[in-house]
Formats: sequence, structure tokens, C-alpha cells
Amino acid sequence: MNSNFKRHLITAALPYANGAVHIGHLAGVYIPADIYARYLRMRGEDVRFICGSDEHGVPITIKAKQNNCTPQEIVDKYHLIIKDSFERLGISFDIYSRTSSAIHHKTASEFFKKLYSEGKFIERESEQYYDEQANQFLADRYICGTCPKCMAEGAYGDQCEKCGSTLSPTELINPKSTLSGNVPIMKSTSHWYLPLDQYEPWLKEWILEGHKEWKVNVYGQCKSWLDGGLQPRAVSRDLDWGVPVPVDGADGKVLYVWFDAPIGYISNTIELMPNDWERWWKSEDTKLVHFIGKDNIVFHCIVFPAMLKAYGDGYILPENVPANEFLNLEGNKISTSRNWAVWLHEYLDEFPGKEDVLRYVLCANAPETKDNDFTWKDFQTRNNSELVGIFGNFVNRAVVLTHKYFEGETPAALNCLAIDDEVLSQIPILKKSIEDNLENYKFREALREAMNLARLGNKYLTDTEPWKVVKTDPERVATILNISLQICANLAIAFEPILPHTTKKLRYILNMKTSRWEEFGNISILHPGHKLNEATLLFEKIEDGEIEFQIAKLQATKNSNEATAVIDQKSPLMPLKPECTYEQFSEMDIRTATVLEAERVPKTDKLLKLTIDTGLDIRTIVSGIAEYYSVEEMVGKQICILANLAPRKIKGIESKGMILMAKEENGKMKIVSPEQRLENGSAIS
RNA sequence: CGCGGAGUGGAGCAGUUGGUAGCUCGUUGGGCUCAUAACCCAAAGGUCACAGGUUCGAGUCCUGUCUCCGCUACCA
Repeated sequence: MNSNFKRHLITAALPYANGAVHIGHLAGVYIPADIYARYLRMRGEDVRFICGSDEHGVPITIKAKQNNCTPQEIVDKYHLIIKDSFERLGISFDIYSRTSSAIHHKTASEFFKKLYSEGKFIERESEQYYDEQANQFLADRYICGTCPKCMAEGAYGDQCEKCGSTLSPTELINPKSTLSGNVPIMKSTSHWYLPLDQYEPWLKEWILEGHKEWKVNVYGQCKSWLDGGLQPRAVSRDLDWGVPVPVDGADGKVLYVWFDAPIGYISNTIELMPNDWERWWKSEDTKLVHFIGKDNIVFHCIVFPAMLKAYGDGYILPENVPANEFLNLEGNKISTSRNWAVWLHEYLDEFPGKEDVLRYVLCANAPETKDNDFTWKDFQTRNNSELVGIFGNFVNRAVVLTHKYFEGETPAALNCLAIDDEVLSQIPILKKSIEDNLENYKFREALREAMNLARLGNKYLTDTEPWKVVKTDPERVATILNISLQICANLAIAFEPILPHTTKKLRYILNMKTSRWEEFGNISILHPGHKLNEATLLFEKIEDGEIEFQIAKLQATKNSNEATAVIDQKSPLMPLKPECTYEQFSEMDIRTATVLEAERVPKTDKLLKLTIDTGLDIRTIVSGIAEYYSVEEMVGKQICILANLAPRKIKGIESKGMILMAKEENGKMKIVSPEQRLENGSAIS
């Protein structure tokens, strides 16, 4: 290790406590981080591995409302599940705390206070929606209404799920509070902003010049943000759940969750080492590494460093931020809300003793450079042919033969032949490769190289055939088995960071005490005469039935999702709108018209571009009906349109008018047509 | 729309400063029998997303296009 660093501070993204941990989290963050932490500890480095639950933010308050309980109850529940399942998997955090802790509130609060008093924030007033009945400002997610872009109903204040456009709450047509259903009023509120733009030159220098070695996905993302110009970001919210803003007159305001969450790394370190934490966060010789997923890149590479820079006082910055891409499950995005996931706590219950199988598969298939897919079939294959067939089998062969021919005592290596030397010479090469890969966050490759050590062992045994040679030359067999056992001992070290449960078993079988990394490469770890324990299997086969059970479980989830989706869409009839006058109605010019041409609007799922004959003119209307009507069906169809609607550009196409549609109770739309074909342009009243 | 990442034999991935594609798993054939029907050897299988361009020569550089993912709720 090139080390000017005296200690390693490793953080893993704080899991959000509104759900359990699933394989995506593990493959993306926790398994690589744990491998890294364990490796450094084995090398005798001073390591602290920090994590904890992120327990604030709007989604948790929404979940609490849905479940009719308090936010605290939600986070208590998931914090325990998460913490417990990490422990059982063997994620070796030095501390796993939480952001609802008193110490975190205090730390985050003081962090804010210092920045505030030094004038590092700017204060801005803005108009935001306010629910008078619920007596609170509404987070974007608490407002729904009609999407101004695609006219779909039920769009949220931040995004329309129908057309995917990003919105701001004020753009919504007919906004309503999801808390009370009332129409919210605009009320002015003030918030504090971190002026990221002021840190832009410094960030550019630090990242773009100073950290070209970062992974391309990380570097590219940062470059894109920096080149695009940074904007001030609000650090507070109007909400009653979170760390209160510690400023007079800031009642009802809390720190925005992204501001308080990364401070969680600091407060958890303080909790772990109340007297010594500063040495870890404020010494240039501490190497700070953040393990995160790709969605978190901007916060960890730009926002949090800017916060630390603004704070000053010697805080160090991350040396690297090895962010992974995402893991899919059986071809679909993992989703907490759709329950499309393999939950860690369920896995641990259903596959007892197979913690390392999951660690192995997720490391071997980690989304290091691009999104990857987890399938149960692949899980089974990797277990059966790689762990059982290659690793487990080699150890078993070596140990069983030793028991058979030498009563379980390590024989002495007497004369090494060329083949022996050749095999032994591979070990340091593999060691070097594993080290390089681990230190460069290439855990997949490190694992592959470790497996190559087991492959080497299998090949060696097959080539030397001790079960044949024993009949003619027992001394030769002694050498062969000695070497085989040394390979086993080296495997116990090589795999320790990745498969700690397995190597513990293996060390027991080999009756081996050490697991220091320096011993890796030593070819006489087990001395002649060293007594082995009974051979037990390191891994066992996973039968088709278990895999089929898991696949069926996912299929059931899928089915139930589809069922609830239908129920969700079965909205009750819309309540009657407020009374209107005949004059208001008569302002609308509704006419019959015929569709002449239709085509899909590129890059959209729902939009059709229609050319229609209104009797008065030929015009273009863009309509969100592609889900319900095909191009072929539309051509020649007679429809009713609102002809004097103000033109509006949709996806860059000017749309003049709107097609009248009726919404079924399942949410599907049907075109309203005259009973009999009429002349185009006939007025409807 | 924009910006970032990805698109390589059936699956998962490597491909460093450009020189006729490698690895693991799977498949097929063979060998072996110490071992959890495990292990070892060999073979088949790719127009490197698509279309242009630069070059003596491109998966590797340039331009354009398409698809997936992120930035943008849930979420790593």
C-alpha cells in the first residue's frame, strides 16, 4: 500500500429507514465497503467503518401517515431490521447508529449554527403552498394536481408520473393538498441556501484537476454538474420531522434531509469515539472513502465536500468515492414500493448459513461499471459450480486425502519438482493482483483472482494424481498434499475479506490461527505434523426447489402488484365540480372533426400527433392517447374537440385544441364520438 | 430537451497509449475417480448496438442515430 495515510475512515451510504435492506443496497454499497474495510484491517491498518440509518425526510412522514403511526415508529421499526440484518450478514461496521439520535441532532444543529453565524448561508424568501387546514407548508410530494405538460391528473408537485416531466408545485393546474384535499394557498416562507456556486471554482480544481483517478461514472457526473454551473441549494424545509433549524424564529423548519444525512457520518463517528473523533475527521493523514450508489454521487462529491469546505476547521475531504451502478432483479428495476426486491432479512431467514453465498454472488456480479442483473438461476449456478465445485471441492479434496493418507497430519514437503515450484510461484502473483484490485475498488476482479487460486489447486491435484502415486511413492504424496494444504491456508486468507463466515469454517478445518494478510503468500503456514480437524463441507448445493420457491415468490409479488395497480386505478367517480354559468360553458367551442393522419410522437409513450379536419381548417393536435388507441385505429375516426383552446406546445409540437375523452373507472380513456357521423365542424352545445 | 454512464459469443464481464477479440459460467466431446455426478483437457459459439468518417490498420479515436439506467417520487 502506498501509504502516507495513517488511518482509514470508511463510510457506507446511510440506508433510508423507510424500508428494509435489499440486494441492490448490498451489491452497490455495503458488500464492497465491507470487503474493503476487512481487507485493510487484515493488513493491520487503523480502520473505522461508519454507517447508520438515515431517518429524516418527507417520505418517512408520508409512510407514517399511511400507516397511521408516528415517523418515530416507522424509523424504529426499520432501523432495527436493517441493523440486525447487516450484522447477520457480517457487515463489519464499527458503528451503526442513526440520525434520530440525540448526538446527531446536536452535531447537525451545531454544524448548521456555525455556518449560519459565519454568514455562509444566504436567506431567501419564496412563496410556497400552504395547507390552512393541516396548518403546514406542503412538501412537493404533498401536492397533487393536473400536469401542465400532458394534462394527466394526479401529478405530484415535483414530477408527473404519467409523462415523466419534472415539475415545480406552482406549475400544477388545480393543485390540491394530499393531506386534506383542500386547495392550498400561497404563503411566503424563508429558507437558507448553501451557495454552491461560490464553491464552484474550488470544486473544479479539487475534482477535475485533483481526482482524475476517480471512476469514470463518478468523474463524469461531477464534471457534468460543474460544467453546468452550480446553483444555491436550500438547506432547510418546512416540516415537523427532522433536525430543527437552530435559529430564532425558525419554528416549523428542519434541516433538509440531504444536509443532515451526511453529517450523520460525523455524528456516528463522534458517538463511536467521543474523545478521538476529530483525529479521524480533521487530520490530513486520514484517508476518507465514501461507498455509495450512483444516485448519490452529487451529494458526496459536490454538496457534502462544499459543506465541509464551508465549515473549514480542518475537515478532510474524501480521497475517493467509488460509486457503483444499480443492480436489477430478474430483469426489472428493484423497487421498495413495488416490493420488487430480495430483502436481506428474508434471505437470511430462508437461507440460513448461506450468508457468504449472497456475499459471493453479489460481489461476483457487482454493478461496478454498469447496471447488472441478479437472477436466482445465476445465484444457483454460481453457488453450485463455483463455490461448491471449485472452492469447496478443492479444500475437501485436499483435507480428505490428508486424513486418508496421513491421519489428518500435515505431511512435510520433501523434494519439490518443477510442477510444485510452478504452482507455488503463482501464489505471490495472485496475491499481488488481489491486492491491487482491492485497493482500486475492483472487487469483482479481486474475487475472480481469489477463485483462480482454488482453480490452481484443483488443477494441481488433477495433474499430480496423489491417489495414484500413493501406491508407488508415498513420499511424493506427502509433498503434494503439503502444497495443497498450503494453498488451502492461503485461500483462507485470500477469501477472508470477502467470505468471512466461510474462512472462519476453513480456518477451523485447517486448525489455523492466523488470518493476517502478511501471511498470504507464505507457503509453510501449516507446519509438518500440524493436526487438521475433520473435513466438513464449506458449501452445499442449492437444489432447484429452493430456487423455484424464490422465483415463485417474486412472481406472486408481481401478480399482486398488478392486482393492486388495477385497484389503485379504480378511482371513485370524480366529485362534482363547482357550479358554472352558461356563459362560461358557451365560451367553449366544441366541434366535431375527423382524424386524417396520426403518428406517434418520438420518445414518448403516450402521445399521438394527430392531423385533423375541423371543417374550418386542418390542424394538429397532440393528445395523450397512445396507450389506448393505435395509429391505425385513429385514422378516419370522427371525434369531438375543444376547438378554441389556446394552443400549447407539447414536446415541441404546437397542439391546437383538445380531444374530448371520457375516463373509465379503471382509468382508461375512451374517445367521445357523435352517435352518427356528422359533418366536420358541427358545433356541440 | 439537456448532461453523465452503459450497450462485446447463450449469461456475466476484461479489453491498458488503436495492430485481425479474451476470461468465468453454460453447451458439446473426451479424460480422471481423491472429491458435494465434483475435478482436468478440448471444441463449438462474437459482422465488439447501428450508420458514416479518420487511419496502412479501430471494440479502442471523431460524427450522427438507437436502446437501457441515473440526474428526477420510492431508491443504492
